[in-house]
Amino acid sequence: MSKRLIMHIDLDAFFASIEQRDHPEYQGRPLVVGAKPGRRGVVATCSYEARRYGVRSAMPISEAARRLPAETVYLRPDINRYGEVSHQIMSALQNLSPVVEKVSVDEAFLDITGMERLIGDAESIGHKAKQLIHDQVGLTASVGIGPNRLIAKLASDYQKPDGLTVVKADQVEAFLSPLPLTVLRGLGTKSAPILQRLGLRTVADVRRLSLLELRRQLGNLAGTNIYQQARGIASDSVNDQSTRKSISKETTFGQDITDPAILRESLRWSAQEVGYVARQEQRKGSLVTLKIRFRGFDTHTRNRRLATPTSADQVIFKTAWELYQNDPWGNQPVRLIGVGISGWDDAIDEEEKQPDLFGDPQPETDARQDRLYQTLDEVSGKFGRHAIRLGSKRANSKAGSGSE
DNA sequence: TCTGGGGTCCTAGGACCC
DNA sequence: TCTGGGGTCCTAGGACCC
Repeated sequence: MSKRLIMHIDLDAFFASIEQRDHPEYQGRPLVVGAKPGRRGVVATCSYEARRYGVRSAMPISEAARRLPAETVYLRPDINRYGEVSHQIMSALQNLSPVVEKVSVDEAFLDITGMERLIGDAESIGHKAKQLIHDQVGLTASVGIGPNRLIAKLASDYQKPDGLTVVKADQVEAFLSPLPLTVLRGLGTKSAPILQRLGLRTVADVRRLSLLELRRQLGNLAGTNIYQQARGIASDSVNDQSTRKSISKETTFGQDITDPAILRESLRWSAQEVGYVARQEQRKGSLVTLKIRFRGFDTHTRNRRLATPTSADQVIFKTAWELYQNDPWGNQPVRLIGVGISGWDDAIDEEEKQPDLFGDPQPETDARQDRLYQTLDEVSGKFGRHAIRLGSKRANSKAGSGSE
């Protein structure tokens, strides 16, 4: 069996750090990226200055605002900008190892097996990664190195920010034992309490349970998984090419909505976004899923399989709207509505992938708008870029993907 | 404290078939 | 007047992660 060496890289307070880097006046101040105070929403990421007040990712913005002082900076996420920085980082990491798995905008696994001969010991490789990132984008990252993904990930969490932790194979048990059991992947708000009610607190405690007992408590699959994780057993493969399986767009309203016309327009808008991304990625899906959330977080999904896979805004929208109308939801106030597609047909036929730019949908995203300008320029060279006035820019109301 | 958005994966029940 | 036993596919819900 080959011994692998896995590195996990986690950018420190990624969104907040980018904002502080780009706005020196924000440095040293509590800063929250996420919803605006007084509105619905949560903290996506906050600076370390804000964390000192107990504020965390996913905390409702109302509570964060209650805890934070007046000088706190609140910003809406600028996903496109963060995405660019992320891309720069991932590219830089490619110089270190060809096997880079991007887990999210601010996290990656690298397979660094065999690199010790080239660079030096694990610590040296970790420093090198941090240096690369700092040189490239001027941000700090926390790095963990271990014999598999679980250990690497927990190691990167061990010292933050700007940390570097190496856990060797013979140190795994000692490293894991004192950690709270909630560090294990898959023990969240429902299953962690099941084990805690049994008096378990640490990973070492979990290790005292038999496989049979863990399976009884958590189910066969989850039980087996936790049993293994508690012993440091986890995947050590790094997958540099993973394709996404669905594309979706959803909107939480500032206030619950009862007017069907608004729901319809929102769904149309979501469908346009989904269709646009699908076409950009040259994908067609045959499963359209409507998602709806009522007051009280009562959430439902409905889906329908199409005879022909699609990436057309109109088809996605019509299907979603029919799914909405098919169910007698009544006049319940709607908190969220959205749509997604999945079920790719894999084979993409080249002729069919033209964007449906000239349907009734208005351009909504900057990217879409740019694309539309670009296309119009191509189509007709005599129109200047500003000669044609297009739909209004989308309101600045899009929340971002959250992570730190 | 009243809970974003974009994802992945698992489970349970029913339909359907042999 | 009892109603097996798989296997597979589909749908909806939900846990979890970043």
